[in-house]
Amino acid sequence: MKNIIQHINKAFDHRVRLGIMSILMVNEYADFNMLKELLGATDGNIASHTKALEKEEYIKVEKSFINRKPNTRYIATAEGREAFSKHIEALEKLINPND
Amino acid sequence: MKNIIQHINKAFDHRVRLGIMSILMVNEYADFNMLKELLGATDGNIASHTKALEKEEYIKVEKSFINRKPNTRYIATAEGREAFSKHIEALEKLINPND
DNA sequence: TACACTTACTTTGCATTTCAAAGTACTTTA
DNA sequence: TAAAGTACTTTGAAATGCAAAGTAAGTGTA
Repeated sequence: MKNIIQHINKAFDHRVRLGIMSILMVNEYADFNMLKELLGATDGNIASHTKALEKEEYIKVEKSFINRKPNTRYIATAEGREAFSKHIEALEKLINPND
Repeated sequence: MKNIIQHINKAFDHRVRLGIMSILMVNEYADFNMLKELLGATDGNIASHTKALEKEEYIKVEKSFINRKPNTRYIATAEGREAFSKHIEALEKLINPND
């Protein structure tokens, strides 16, 4: 048994990014303020973590105007969904090694 | 539903620390090289992450000599075990919000 | 009994990441 | 039309992460 954490994804090592991904797994999309409120994070925080996930192509961003206000929607990509599922599997294996 | 990640422990946000704790949950103790090998991390890496967990009093350190060689054992404290269990619970809730 | 080598960590300092405060651009309200 | 609000984005200091280098004690080799 070697390197038991090799399948744990570095991109999901932070609780805000973990939160963003799990929100986007159950919701088709989420906007900036939804993430902000659900995660209790600051604006800059949400911006930088979503940017990091976008860079990995785990989420994509759709900008539009709703009621004449700017609105930014985040959506998990297929790649992101798969990576997150694998991450969860790795976590489960780490926590319950005998399953 | 607000702040869904509030029970996720910042101290366990990193995969090496997650690994250290899960090793110490199933093993009574682990020494430096055991952690290093199981986690595939460098020396300095193990040192700094164990130090961080020690600072939180989630693990304790026992130094001795075995076969005339220095040996450092890491042991999860009661506090550490409880904190980690709560962290896992929070993770599970995050991933499967409907359970 | 010197000398190089190994083992088991620890220290160091650079690089990356995180954070919230401040900034921007636009809209609404008085 | 001025002030306030909304929805982000940018910024730069602070915290964190990393591996290379350092240390200290023991081991082999001649």
